Amino acid sequence: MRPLLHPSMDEVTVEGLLHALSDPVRVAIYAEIAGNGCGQSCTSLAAVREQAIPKSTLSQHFKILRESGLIRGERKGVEMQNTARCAEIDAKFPGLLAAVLGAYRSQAKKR
Amino acid sequence: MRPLLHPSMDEVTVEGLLHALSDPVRVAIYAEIAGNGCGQSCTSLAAVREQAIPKSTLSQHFKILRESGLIRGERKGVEMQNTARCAEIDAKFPGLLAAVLGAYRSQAKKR
DNA sequence: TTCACTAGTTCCGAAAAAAAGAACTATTGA
DNA sequence: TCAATAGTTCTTTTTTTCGGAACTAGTGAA
Repeated sequence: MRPLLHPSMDEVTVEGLLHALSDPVRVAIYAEIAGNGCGQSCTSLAAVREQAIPKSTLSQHFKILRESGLIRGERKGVEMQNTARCAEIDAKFPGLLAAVLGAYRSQAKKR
Repeated sequence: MRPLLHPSMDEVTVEGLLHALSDPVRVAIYAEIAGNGCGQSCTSLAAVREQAIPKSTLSQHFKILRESGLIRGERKGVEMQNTARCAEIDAKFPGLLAAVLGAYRSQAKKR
């Protein structure tokens, strides 16, 4: 099992971030990880597993989130701890994540 | 030739917008159409044609931008006039487009 | 009119990306 | 050492995207 890949901030692109967040499952995951006000909470795959998405697919989604730079994943015993890299990204693209999360949450509320 | 499709604002989703903007060619096109401060300038396919992208591909890109709700396309004689639907989208998702365009432009500057 | 020209769309096959089942790996705790 | 759990990787299938070729629509001559 090869170690997880995390880009440095200068490898992070707007396109990559938007692509990672352009999938309904992935924004939902990211919104949960980022928590309120971009604080750093953590989640495992199980946390999203209500929706009956195969775990291989979920694993790929997490990979895309990691490799876009949005989250950092660390093995914590048998499970995974994911934290949002909000501060770093906000330093590079101020306001971007807040705007996306705000829009996503306002939309999610209306359903 | 079937008429161009434009979603109403309640068909517009965050995911759709992000997907449309997650492609390098499409953000570039959109940034140009949106112009400074989201004013409404116009563009034809030709305006982006420097990059040797086949016109069938460009046509698809414009279609995705239209159908996500980002732009409105109207035939103006022999060519196309595209305008950004900034105001409408900003009413629905305040600050989203400004943040994305801001991030994109700051990134584009550094190359 | 008819013809040529320009701008863009549509069709269709090829290439690339995403989804998901099955097998595998790593860690923990009997 | 063995079973259980969480997640990854492999491989096949399905979906999207790309791009060439043919088509359409509008314009401006002859």
